[in-house]
Amino acid sequence: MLTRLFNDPSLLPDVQKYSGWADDSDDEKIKEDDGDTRDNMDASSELRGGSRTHSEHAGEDEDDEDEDDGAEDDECDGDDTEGERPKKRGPKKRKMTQARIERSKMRRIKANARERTRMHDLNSALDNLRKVVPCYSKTQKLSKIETLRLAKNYIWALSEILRSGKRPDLVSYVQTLCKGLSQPTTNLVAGCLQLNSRNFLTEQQCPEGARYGSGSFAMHSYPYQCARLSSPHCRQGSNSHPLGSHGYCPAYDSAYGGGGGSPEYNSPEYEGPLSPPLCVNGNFALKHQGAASPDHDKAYHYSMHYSGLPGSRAGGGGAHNLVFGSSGARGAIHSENVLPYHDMHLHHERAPAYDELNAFFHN
DNA sequence: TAGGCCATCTGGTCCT
DNA sequence: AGGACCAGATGGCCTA
Repeated sequence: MLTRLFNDPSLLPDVQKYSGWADDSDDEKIKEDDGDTRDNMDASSELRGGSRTHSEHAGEDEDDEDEDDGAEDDECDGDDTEGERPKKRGPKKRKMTQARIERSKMRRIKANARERTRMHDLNSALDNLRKVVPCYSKTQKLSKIETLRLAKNYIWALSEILRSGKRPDLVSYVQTLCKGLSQPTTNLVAGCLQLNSRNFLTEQQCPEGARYGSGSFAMHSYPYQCARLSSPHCRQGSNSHPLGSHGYCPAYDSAYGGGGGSPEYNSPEYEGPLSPPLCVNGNFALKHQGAASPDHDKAYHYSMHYSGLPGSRAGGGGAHNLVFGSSGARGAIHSENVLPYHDMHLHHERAPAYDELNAFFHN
């Protein structure tokens, strides 16, 4: 554990601090280093008087002093006068020698470093999660809680697809994804998924929207952008999308041959592989699709996937898509969405992928 | 300026 | 005993 600590470059200042402590450097040096290494934090918080006082006189007493200053161990406020006053209950409190204070500080600092590392690990895992849920953006990161909520909804949505073996319509899909999300996140997700959030909200408020669907997922045809579709390869090409900046969907372009890049929608790049390619059929498979692969379009139509190798896909590369097949529900979408839908729809008609998927499901 | 989000510190508890 | 995990506290940053 400590080894990991020392191997972590982000903790280098702490490591240096530790080395200083290892040779019994004085408190002044410690405090100096402390202040330098703490980003935006109260430099003295680690050695704060209040909390230190508390710990020094409470929990740390038991494990702190195990050796030679036994005489001091017996010293507790008033404890030394056995006959005169009733003995205090509870653990005996030990006098804090300088050595014990030093060790206590050392232990606390090490614990802090571990905790920092732990939280960094947690955050990086969360970052990875951000990249595999829909609407990944480096610049506009989802908050932690929103990431978890969206991930939960996403898993649920995919499970529903697996369970039903049916294509969901985009509206239902977005509604599912956005369940419990904040308004800004809902807008973001809806925008990422090519659905004007206003329309989406209208759908949400109007149960009639459900008439386009059957159950939680109806049969519609919308491609939607999933995580990391904002990668540069998705911005290649020249087609300008009729949707606004929020509505621009690299998935659409890359999947349907356009690859147009709305300059307003220059989402940050996705860098590098993160997790195994995920297919809608639930299998994790490494996909290295050649640019001219005949299965290319098919894969876009019914698989949620991305290549771990940037640029390994024609017109796209690292993005991962899930594109549903076609059917009605146009009425639920406002005019600004009609065109892209139309294009997608037509495109989808050329791709029998979903039938194959259904065949797979019904085997 | 309030509120949301975040990083960090801290002490307690549990586990190995 | 030491580490992992957790939750509360605190303060900074950002945005509406």
